[in-house]
Amino acid sequence: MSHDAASDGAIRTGARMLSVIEVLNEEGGAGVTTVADRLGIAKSTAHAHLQTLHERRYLVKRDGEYRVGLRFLDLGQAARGPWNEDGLIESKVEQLADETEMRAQFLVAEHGEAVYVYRSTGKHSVPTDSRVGVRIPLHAVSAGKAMLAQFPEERVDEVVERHGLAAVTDNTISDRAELDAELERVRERGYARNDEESWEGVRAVGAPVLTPDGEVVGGLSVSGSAHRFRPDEFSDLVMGAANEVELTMKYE
Amino acid sequence: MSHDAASDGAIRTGARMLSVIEVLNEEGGAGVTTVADRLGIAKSTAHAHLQTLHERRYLVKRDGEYRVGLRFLDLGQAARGPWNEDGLIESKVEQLADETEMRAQFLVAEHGEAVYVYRSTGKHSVPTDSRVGVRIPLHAVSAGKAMLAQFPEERVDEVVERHGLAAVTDNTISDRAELDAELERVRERGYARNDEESWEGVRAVGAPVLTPDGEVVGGLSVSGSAHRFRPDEFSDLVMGAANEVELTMKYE
DNA sequence: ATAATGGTTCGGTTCTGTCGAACGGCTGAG
DNA sequence: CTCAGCCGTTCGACAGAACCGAACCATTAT
Repeated sequence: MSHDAASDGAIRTGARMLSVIEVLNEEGGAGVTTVADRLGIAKSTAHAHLQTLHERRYLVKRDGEYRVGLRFLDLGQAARGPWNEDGLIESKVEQLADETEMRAQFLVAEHGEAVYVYRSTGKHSVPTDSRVGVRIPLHAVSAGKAMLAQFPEERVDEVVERHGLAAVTDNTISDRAELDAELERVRERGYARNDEESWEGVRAVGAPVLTPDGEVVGGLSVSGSAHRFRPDEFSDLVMGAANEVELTMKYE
Repeated sequence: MSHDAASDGAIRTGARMLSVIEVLNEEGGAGVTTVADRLGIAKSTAHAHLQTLHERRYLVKRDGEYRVGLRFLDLGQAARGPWNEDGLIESKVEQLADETEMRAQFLVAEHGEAVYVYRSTGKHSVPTDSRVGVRIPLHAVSAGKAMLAQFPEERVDEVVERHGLAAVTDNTISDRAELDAELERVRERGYARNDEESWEGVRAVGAPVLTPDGEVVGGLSVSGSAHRFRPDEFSDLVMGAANEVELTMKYE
């Protein structure tokens, strides 16, 4: 039972096909019956969708299951292309991770949510959930708050209206007034903090990356274990990195 | 002019939606009219498709153009998940690039083609076309030939039948008998060479990664400028790396 | 050997995707 | 300032496609 939600001039069949892809992604591979059940459609329908996607090379058949194929890898790389001018940001993230020996990441705001676009775990590669491509509420992470703080108020309204202020952990800011106060602090400081607001035991500092005319490009952040993470220690580094990116970036 | 090719029990509308995505990907962003023209469909139809994709958050609207969105990044990462067990292969590719000071990559065979799944350019990051996610004929690259050499003959037949043996450069093997002879050499040597068969001025050596029961997982390769690239110098390193991956890999 | 599970095929019915034309907003030219 | 042209958007009618269900295979488990 996924959201099939009809809308204005929408292509229902196309939307259904997207749902099929989403099911495969969530399940990490599935057969015809599973897809049909999860979407509440006939087996024959699910079969037709899967077959079409397979013929178009978007899926792979393995062990009798359909899985999301590598064609999406190409699309995914293309999607982050705009931020990969000569690998500028990618290398800056790696540099940050090396310098701090913490995890560093670059996030972008899309459809009112934050998306991990680049990530690097210095030498001490610690496993983490924040995989590239994952979406997370803007108000719950440092880079996200850094971006929100630079949005015009109306756009913040939009975001809150559309996604609310869900509490990811006990520390997540989930009140609008509190958020506004926090964003004001962020603007004053020039960087945002994340004090176990997205994961228990994880702290972070983040700074926005802006175009010359103040448009938000994304946000850089550095994160690490709460007990040995000193925000003041890294805030200058993060802001500096963000600044360098801003200066090096080419705008058409 | 994209392929709209009808097939058996195919979902035509869904296939069309995929074409829309492909146009956006190729154009790097486009408007309603452009998409409609390129697919030979009515503007209103293109509009409906784009709107649906946008509502589902698969597209982004910027500068009055639709672009492929970061949701595909998530799907792309999921697609290469199976080969990222604890970042095993990713780190091995990086290690190879560091040791050789050349480019190293890991490719996978999908739908009869080779796909770049991981890539690393040592310190001397040289710009290159072989971006992650890109597809290239199996017979034209070293890792691809290494994989082909391990396929059962029938599967090689399938690949050739489906994609032919297009000549990417003057050196590309484009004759079936020649390919068979080459694959035999590859099996004897244990690794494959690429002597400017995919790009002028680029040589490479590649080795296959196999499961304990001989199934092909993918292929590792190291490549560099033709004039200073000595195949013998790197063949052992590549084969060694492939071997280590095979031994470390977990199979369910 | 048989039942059960999952995949595939097929035709009729309903619904929806498609087109074309017309409208509205924006930009640039005259 | 006006008008022409371009692009995106809306709307209704028709043709055609997607959907379902039932029946048919293939494979595995009992």
